[in-house]
Amino acid sequence: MSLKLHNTLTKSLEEFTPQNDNQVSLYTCGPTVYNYLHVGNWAAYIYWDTLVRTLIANDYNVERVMNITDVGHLTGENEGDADTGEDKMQKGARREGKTAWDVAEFYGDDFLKGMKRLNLITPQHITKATEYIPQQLDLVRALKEKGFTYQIDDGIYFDTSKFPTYADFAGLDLDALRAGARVEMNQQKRNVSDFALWKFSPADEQRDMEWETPSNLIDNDEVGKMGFPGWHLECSAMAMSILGETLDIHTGGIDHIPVHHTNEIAQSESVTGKRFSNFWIHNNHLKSGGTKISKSLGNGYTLDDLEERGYTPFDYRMFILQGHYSNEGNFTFENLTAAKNRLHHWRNIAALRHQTHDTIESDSDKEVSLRAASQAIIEALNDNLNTPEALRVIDESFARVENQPLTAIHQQSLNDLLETIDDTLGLQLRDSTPDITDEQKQTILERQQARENKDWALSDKLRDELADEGIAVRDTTHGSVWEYLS
RNA sequence: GGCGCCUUGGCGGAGUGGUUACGCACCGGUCUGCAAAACCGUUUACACGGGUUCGAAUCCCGUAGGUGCCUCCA
Repeated sequence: MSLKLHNTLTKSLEEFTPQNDNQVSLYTCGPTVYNYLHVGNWAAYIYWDTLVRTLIANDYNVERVMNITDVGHLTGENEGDADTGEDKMQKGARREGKTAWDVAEFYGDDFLKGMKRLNLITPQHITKATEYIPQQLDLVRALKEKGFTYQIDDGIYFDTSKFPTYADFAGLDLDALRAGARVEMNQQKRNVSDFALWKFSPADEQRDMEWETPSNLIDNDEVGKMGFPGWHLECSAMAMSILGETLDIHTGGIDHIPVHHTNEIAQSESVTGKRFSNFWIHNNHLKSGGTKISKSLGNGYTLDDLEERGYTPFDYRMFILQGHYSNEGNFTFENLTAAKNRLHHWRNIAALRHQTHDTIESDSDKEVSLRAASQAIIEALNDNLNTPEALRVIDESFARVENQPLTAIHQQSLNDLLETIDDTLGLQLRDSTPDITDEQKQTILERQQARENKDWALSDKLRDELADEGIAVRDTTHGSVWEYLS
């Protein structure tokens, strides 16, 4: 069995092999915590959670770092705002009348809570950019000593012309970029693609977040000059200081290919002389209502928005799993409802593990099908995280269960299959489907008795009682089966 | 202006040359004391125009539509 992943570095499907045996180092670009995350943001974390779970299913030990960007990510002109070039954190602070530190803490906590709500595995290292300032300054210093930097009025920049393969990762055409520039770039920059490693605080503005620039980084030895890190620098510094100079896998959004990740590669490899990451995996963007998610359209729903409309985070997780990470998805409530219904159906299959009926003969065909499904799920995921195929496998095997009471041996196979599903897809099918109470079981027996006596009034009354407790009962040729009401 | 991606049935969504994946929805049927569920079945497909091939949703060219990133900063 082998895991294949699409590597942006080579633009091809490659067999994944880590540097060391069964140890995998993984870096995920985390959120900038200046607002709530919306469905599009969350999609990426669900995709990467699936990656982690797939690696684990392949017996790899995963050491994962995910950053939380709490400083230095500047707004661009596509944000729909007039004021561009401002630190997103400062902007959030102004909006809410708080300090940038408060904003970072509030939304950072909300992000971590959201990860739990979606049942995303917590990375071993969740790093805040503001807690890795010394490491970032070390990186700037190393780059400066090797001659890759230059200083201008507003900061210390990386000279991309000194990294000959700069354009390769994203297939950039730098001449075209230059020619296509409609707005004049900062005249002091040497190349259009040069980017700030360390920005100096503006003279006319008091920033909430700033640090003293070490004098040995400044050309004119200006003591006490305050500044803050560039966004790209943060990721390289945090990734390398924890995971080493070469990562096995680096993940992120497709939007990061031409700039953020290109810059990470340039600055990291300029310092180490080694490849920064062997695998780069990028997720496509989710649309909402057929268009890009944007604040002005109000289509960037949060987890709270979904819950207010009666959808759980797991309904959403199922929705995301129905698509492939490399394709554009389209979020609509109609599609979310389809996922919700599918999940509800699955939960009622899961509930069958609590119910046995000894009069049914063991069906070895069914048995084999359930056992093979676990393997087939992992094979689907190993094929570049093909979650739609994994879901198909599950539907196929669930259909074999025929939604009837199981014999004990099927019960065990079903439980094994559910374990695989929960481990790889994180749907918590077992945790969300507890057994009914002894009283409820007794009620079902009484109802069966009433039916045998053709006491329909009593039978219906007991059925209503159970319905009030969220339990439905249906009658099959093999007896009564209970399930959860939606 | 530069670079890229996409176009499969009502809605999603797999599928890289040769048995209408699958899910959700809809309709019909079976079963049932009733109901629900389940099961069975039907109906809607591969944007358009060419080409390659015995054979294309799948490969090539073109057209149309959609969409993303960049274009100060990042």
